[in-house]
Amino acid sequence: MNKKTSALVGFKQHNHGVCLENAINTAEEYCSKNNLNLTPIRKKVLELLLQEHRALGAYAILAMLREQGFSNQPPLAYRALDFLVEHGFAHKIEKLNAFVACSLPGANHSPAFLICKKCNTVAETQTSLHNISFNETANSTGFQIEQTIMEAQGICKSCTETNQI
Amino acid sequence: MNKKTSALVGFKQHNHGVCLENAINTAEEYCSKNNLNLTPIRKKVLELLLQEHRALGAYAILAMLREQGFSNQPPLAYRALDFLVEHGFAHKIEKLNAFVACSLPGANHSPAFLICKKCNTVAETQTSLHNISFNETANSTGFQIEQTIMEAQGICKSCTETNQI
DNA sequence: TTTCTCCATGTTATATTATTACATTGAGTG
DNA sequence: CACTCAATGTAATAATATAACATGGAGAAA
Repeated sequence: MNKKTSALVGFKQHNHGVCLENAINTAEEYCSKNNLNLTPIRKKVLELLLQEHRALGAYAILAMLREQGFSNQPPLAYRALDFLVEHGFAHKIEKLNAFVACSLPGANHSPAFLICKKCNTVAETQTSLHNISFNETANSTGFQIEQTIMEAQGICKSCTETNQI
Repeated sequence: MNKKTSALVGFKQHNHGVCLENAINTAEEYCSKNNLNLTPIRKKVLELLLQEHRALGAYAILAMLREQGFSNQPPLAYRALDFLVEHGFAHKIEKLNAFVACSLPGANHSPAFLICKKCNTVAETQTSLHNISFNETANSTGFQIEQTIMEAQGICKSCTETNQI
């Protein structure tokens, strides 16, 4: 894991096993501190998202859950995802109607996402600057922002390069 | 229509009839110049979006088309919307799975939207600043942005005020 | 004119995403 | 013990979107 250029995650090499373990541990600690119930289903869904490291649709998750012996009804997946999104462990990518694990859990953040059209990888970035000016524009007109969605679609470096070969 | 503070449209008072007529005229001119076919269905859908001045789902539009004597099959609405979005006459609001007329047609722009949770009005703004920094972040990692989605949900001025009364 | 081509539309069917509603379970509490 | 409440189980259905193929009609090519 490269800590120095930490704004961007997802198109970088990293030790995936460690990454997953860290994230799960962080989530468990956060939940026990905040009196949240990281039940087996919720934990499993978070693990699945962390393992895939790309956006997964609710029904893709549901299928994986079924393979793990869980029931096959949509609410199973949606409820777990709702929990994860509500508490910041995952995000919904609106453009894809799909979900990704949060790369920067715990922080009270307004993430932005880079979605590669080719490999479908989703990278999460922070939005400090953009949001400030967006918020200013909004606030100057009396609009009170509660949630901001920022998603960019395009081609990631790796896909651009492999395409040129 | 207030031209001075032109960055934001949608939570302002304006002469709606004129606004609609202008937008339709602009679209017609643009289409004839660019050899595009603004067919009756496409024009009607654009008119519906302009009239409502808020985000409409494809099936809401479909219902309105039916009332106007058109057929009732989903592709009817989706095709017209695809055309309008592709050529910049309308935008899809991903968060709502719904569509709005473009407030600034013709411009080759990256819009941002303010979505009021209460009255469901959608205001379109320009994104100059935000996008620059977002693009820089992306480009510095080799990601090539093709399309950017920016949507903020919250409460508009008018709804905040009426709520306080 | 006739045929060809292409775009737009008509139509049927189905895929994908998401929610509602109600039943059941099980841990912790009074 | 029985009450409560959150979580899960389950069935049904709503809402959004697309695939696939047929039809029609305008303009170009023959």
